[in-house]
Amino acid sequence: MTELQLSQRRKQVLRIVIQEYVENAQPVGSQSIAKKYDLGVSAATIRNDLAALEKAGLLTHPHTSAGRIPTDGGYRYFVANLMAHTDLPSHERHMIRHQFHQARREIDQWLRLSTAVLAKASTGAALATSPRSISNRVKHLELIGIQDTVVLLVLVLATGTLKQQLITLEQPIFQEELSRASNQLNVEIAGATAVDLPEKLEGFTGFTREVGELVLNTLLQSEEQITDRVYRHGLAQVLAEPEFTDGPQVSRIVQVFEQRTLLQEIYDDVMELSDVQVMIAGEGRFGDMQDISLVLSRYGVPDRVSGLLGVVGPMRMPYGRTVGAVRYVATLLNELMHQLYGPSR
Amino acid sequence: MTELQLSQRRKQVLRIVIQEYVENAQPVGSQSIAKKYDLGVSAATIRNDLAALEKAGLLTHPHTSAGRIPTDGGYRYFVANLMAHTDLPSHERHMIRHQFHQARREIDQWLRLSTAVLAKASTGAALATSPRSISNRVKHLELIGIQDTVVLLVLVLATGTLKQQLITLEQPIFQEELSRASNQLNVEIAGATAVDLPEKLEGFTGFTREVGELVLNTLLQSEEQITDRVYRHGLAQVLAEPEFTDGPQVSRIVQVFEQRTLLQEIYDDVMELSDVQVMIAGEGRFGDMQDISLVLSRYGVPDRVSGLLGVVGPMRMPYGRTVGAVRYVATLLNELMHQLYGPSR
DNA sequence: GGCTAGCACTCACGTCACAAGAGTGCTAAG
DNA sequence: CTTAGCACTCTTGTGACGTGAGTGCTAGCC
Repeated sequence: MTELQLSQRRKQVLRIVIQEYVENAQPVGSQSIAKKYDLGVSAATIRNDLAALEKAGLLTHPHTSAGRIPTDGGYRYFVANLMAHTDLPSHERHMIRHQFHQARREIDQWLRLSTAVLAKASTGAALATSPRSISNRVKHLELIGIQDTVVLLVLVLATGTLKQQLITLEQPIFQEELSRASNQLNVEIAGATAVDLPEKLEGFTGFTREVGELVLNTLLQSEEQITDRVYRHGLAQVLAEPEFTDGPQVSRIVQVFEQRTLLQEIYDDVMELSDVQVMIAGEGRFGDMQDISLVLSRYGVPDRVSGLLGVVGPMRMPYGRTVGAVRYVATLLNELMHQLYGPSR
Repeated sequence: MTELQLSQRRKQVLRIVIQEYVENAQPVGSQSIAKKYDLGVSAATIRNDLAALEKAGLLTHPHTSAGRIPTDGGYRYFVANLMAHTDLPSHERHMIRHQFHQARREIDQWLRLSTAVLAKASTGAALATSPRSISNRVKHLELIGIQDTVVLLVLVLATGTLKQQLITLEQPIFQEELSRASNQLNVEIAGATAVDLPEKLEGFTGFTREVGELVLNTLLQSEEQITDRVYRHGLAQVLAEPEFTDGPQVSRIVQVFEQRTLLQEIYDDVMELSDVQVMIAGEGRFGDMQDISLVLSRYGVPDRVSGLLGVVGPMRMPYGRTVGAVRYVATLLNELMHQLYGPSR
C-alpha cells in the first residue's frame, strides 16, 4: 500500500466518516460531521476534505447527492494507520477467561466456546478450524475388533489427537492376533513421523504391514488437510446486518462462511504472520468477497499444532473491537494449548 | 387430522395447485389450470372447486385478485393422501450408492456425504446428527501420557465410537502406572454398561477409581446428549429460494438450521416412527417455523445406535422427491451401519 | 494558501394518480 | 352440476412532482 500523506484533520475526518458509517450504516455528509464534531472548521472545509479523500480513493459516494462512505481502500488505510488498538474491556476479558476455565479440558469444547464467544463479542459470524499438527509423531496405536471382519484402528498422535479408521477384512481375525500386531507395531513405530515410518515398516509383512501402511496414510493425511473439522457460530446474527438484505449478498457471505476450500486457501497466508490479520473484500486475491471482511488469527503452539480462528462479517465492521476480540481469544487458546502440549520442541 | 371427503376432481385440482405452486412459486388461478390441464371442465367450475378447497382450509389467496396458494393444511393433506410415492430415479440411486461405497469406511465420512447428497437431491438444506448409542458398553480403554501431568483417556465403546477426555493431574504419573491402571480397569469393566459399572468400580481406589468414574460419566453423557456433532450442508442453496428474500424469513430458517436445541426436541418424536416423517410449519408444536418444513428420518441399527437425518426447506417443497431422497439415504446408512455393528442384539 | 459563505445543481425517495392485467365472486341460464 | 358473462377488487408498473440532503464551484476573506 502506498503511504499516503494526509493532513491531521483529514485523517480525523476519515476516522469520523468510518466511525459514523460503521455505526449507522448510512452515508455521512459534511454538515452532520460539522454539527456533531467540533473540528473548528465549517462544513464547507470538511466538504473539501471529503473531496480530497475521495480523490485519494479512500471514500466514495453512492450517488451525487448522497454523503460519503468508505471504500475498501479507506478501510484498509484506517486499519493500518488510524485504528485505535482496542483491547476488549477488562470485565469482558475476565468473563471470557472464566468461561474457558470452566469448560471441560478438551480441544473440541474450547473451539466451540471460542466461536460462541467471538460471535458474541463481534458483529460477525465466527469460525475456527480444529488444529492441524505439524510433522506429527505416532504415539500409540490400538486395534480393536468390532465385528468378525471389521477392525477399528485407533491412532493416538503425539499431540493428543485421535485418528480412527475402520478396516474390513476378508477373513475373521481373533483379538489375540490383533493384539500381537499392535504390540509389534507399537514397539517399532512409536515416535515415528511420516518421514521415518516407511523404512521402519520394511520388516513387516501381511496384515501387520497393511496396518502400518494405513498408519502412514493417516499421518500424511493429517498434515495435508488443514483440518477435519470447522466450527462455526453466529451466522444468523451477521445475516441480520442491513447489508445482507438482498439475495446475492446473502449467498456470497454464506458461501464464504460454509466453504472449506476458501479456508484451505487462506490458511497459508495467515500462518505466516503472527498477529491478527484483517482481510478486506478479499484483498483482490480471493474470489467473490465484495463487501465482506475477515479478521483472522493463527492459534496453537509454534512448531507443533496450529489452527485458524476468526470472524467473517460485512466490510462495515467495528475493526478495532473485532481485532481485539480475535486477538484475545487466540491468546487464550494459545495459553490453554501450551499447557496441554507443553513448550515447543 | 379430520379426514376430508373430496370429490375426485377436487383432489386433482388440489394436486395441480400444489404442483404448480411448488414449481413456480406463484399463486395459481383457475384459468391457467383450465388451459394447461384438460380436466374436461371450464375455468368457472375450477373456480368453484378452488373456493370449496379454500373453505376447507386447504388453500388461501394472498389478496382478492390473486390465484390460490396452499396452506399448511393443504400441504399436509397432500402429503397424507395425494402424494405419489416417488422413489429417486434409479440412475440417481446408483450414483449415490456408488459414492457411498467409494467413501472411506467411517461414520464421519458417511454422514458428511449423506448431507451433501441430500442437499443435492432436494431443494433444501440437509442435516444429520452423529449416531447416539443406546445402552452402550465399554469395549476398551487406554490411558496415554501427553505431558507430565496431562493424561489422555481414550474410551472405545462397543459400537466403535471413540470418546476422549483429558485428565489433569496434581502430580506426574509414569506411563507404567498408567498402563497398570488401564489394564486393571480393562479386565474389570469390559462389556459393562452405565448400569453395571458402579458396582464394578467398588473395588478400586485412588487414581484408578477416578478414571473409572470418568468412564462412567462419559458413558452416561453419551446416552443423554442426542449427539456431539451435527452435520450440515447446503444452506446457501435453500437461501436462494424466493421465499427467503426478506430478513425475518431468513433468520427463521437459519435458526432452525443452526440450533441444536430444536433437534434435541424433535429427536424423540422422530425416533418413535420408523418411516420418514414430514413436519410442516412446525405442526403447531414447535416454535417459530412459519413457512418452513422438515423432512426427517431416523437411521441406525435398532436397539444399538440411532441418529437423525433430514432436510429443512421452505414449506413450498417437492415433498415426493424429498421424502424419496431422505428415505433412500437413510436406508443406505442403515445398511452400512448394519454391516458395521451387525444385527441388533 | 487555506478557510468560509453562498448558491445552483443533482439525485434518491416518497407520494399520488392512473392504466393494465389477472383473478375472483356472483348470477342466471343450460 | 356446469357454464358463460360481467362487474369488482387488488396488485403491479409507470410517470409526474415536490422535498430534502448533499455536493461542487465560485468569489471573497484572513
